[in-house]
Amino acid sequence: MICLHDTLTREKRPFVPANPERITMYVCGPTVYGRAHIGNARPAVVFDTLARLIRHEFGASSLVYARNVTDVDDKIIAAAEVEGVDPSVITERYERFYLEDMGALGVEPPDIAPHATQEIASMIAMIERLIEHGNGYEAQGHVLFSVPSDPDYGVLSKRDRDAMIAGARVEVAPYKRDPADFVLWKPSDEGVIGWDSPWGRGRPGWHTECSAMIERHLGDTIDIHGGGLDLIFPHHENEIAQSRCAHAGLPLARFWVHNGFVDMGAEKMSKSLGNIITPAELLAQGHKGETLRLALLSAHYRQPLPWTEALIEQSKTILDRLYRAGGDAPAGQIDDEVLEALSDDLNTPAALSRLQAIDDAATLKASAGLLGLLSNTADEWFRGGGGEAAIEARIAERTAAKKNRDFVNADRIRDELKADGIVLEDGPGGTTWRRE
RNA sequence: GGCCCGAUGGCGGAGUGGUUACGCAGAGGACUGCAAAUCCUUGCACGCCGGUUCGAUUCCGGCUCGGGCCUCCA
Repeated sequence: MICLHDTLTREKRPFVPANPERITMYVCGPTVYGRAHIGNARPAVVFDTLARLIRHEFGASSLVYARNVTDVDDKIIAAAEVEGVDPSVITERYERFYLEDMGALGVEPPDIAPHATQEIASMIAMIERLIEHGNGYEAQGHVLFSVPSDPDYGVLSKRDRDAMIAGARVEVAPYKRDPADFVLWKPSDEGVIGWDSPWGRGRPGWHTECSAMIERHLGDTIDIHGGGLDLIFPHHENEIAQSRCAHAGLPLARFWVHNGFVDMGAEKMSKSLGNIITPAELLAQGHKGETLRLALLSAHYRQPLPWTEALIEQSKTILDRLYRAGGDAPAGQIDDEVLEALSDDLNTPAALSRLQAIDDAATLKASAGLLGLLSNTADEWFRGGGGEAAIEARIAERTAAKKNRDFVNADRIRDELKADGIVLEDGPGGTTWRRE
């Protein structure tokens, strides 16, 4: 029995899918205008882990997991202008990078990856329906969602319309009937990416795409909608409003799951604060993707995660130990306590703790696999990378020196290898080596 | 200003109305030619003030501090 915390009700409750043979999960994916940072990677890893758990619990083919790619957006347009290229050059490049980076973290591709630019027709259809129902209106080439037309607006973020207006820090656009109204469709100037629509040439607003893609690929009401904490308002609030109004009051999602931030110091990591660090950089420094994955899972997904060098080192140490204990074992049964921890609102810290106490190698291998860990053999983890023959030759040299009790030379060879990042370990069966 | 969330040992981080996980780092020991790895042992905490209770780190209220959202944001 999996239990999940639902942001809508702010409580943890049993996850009972509407249809256990077709469980639907949608997670807000990247806007592809720049390289993903570690904070962006957290939801990818968290929901990848949740997907693994659901598949284990309900069957490999039980889950339909969709993660969108936002490939039309003002930031993309701006980036394309800076480089003097078509927006598709930007979006294709950064989507490729995104998949590479997430792949390195052991994130499996979702079942469906809808692209906003490929879904314009369904967005237009949904906007038309909203206008018909009196939830949307056209004004100066824009189409806006009428927040006052939806009495339930604000349920997810727990704020009422007046509070939002009182706290508004942006000047209200003159074409809005109500200050809280948000854009469903906006006009595109000459030379800017756009599509023909009943309201002229334009492009969809930020929130429209998710609602339309969910409807088309997954249905009116999905089981799980995920994303980062910062998407609760306005993005998910607006999605809820659009979808509910377009679907005669049916709820958009049965569970809303939000992950906390990765912090740098006391603040969240974000591009606008300029305090980002990317998986690509860390990988280039020689850290392994699996180390970063374990680091991202070391705190509960709803808690903030302080990102430090020490966290990476600790994660590496833990993985080294896990690999020694079970890296080469065949996958056996999954440990009950690991499963129990993960089933309790994805308590990965507790699962990780339990992992380190498992005696049986095969059980360890399988249980770690549920978290997307221990995906290599111990040999791949500790060694590999070329130059093995030369290293073996040096070790043979040292073994000969040791046999003659020439410890000065034996230690010199060991120190020289150590300087190259090769650590030797003398055991009863001879000397083994690993890369630091 | 409004609305949310959090505060656990040197660090990371679960959890619980009463014996306070676990990991990393540290200390001691075993093993080793010396190391490394491994194993054993070990010190260290529940922001402050009230309340409820036989008993609170855990529940309630207040306070302080920190963070988030209200604008693009995972």
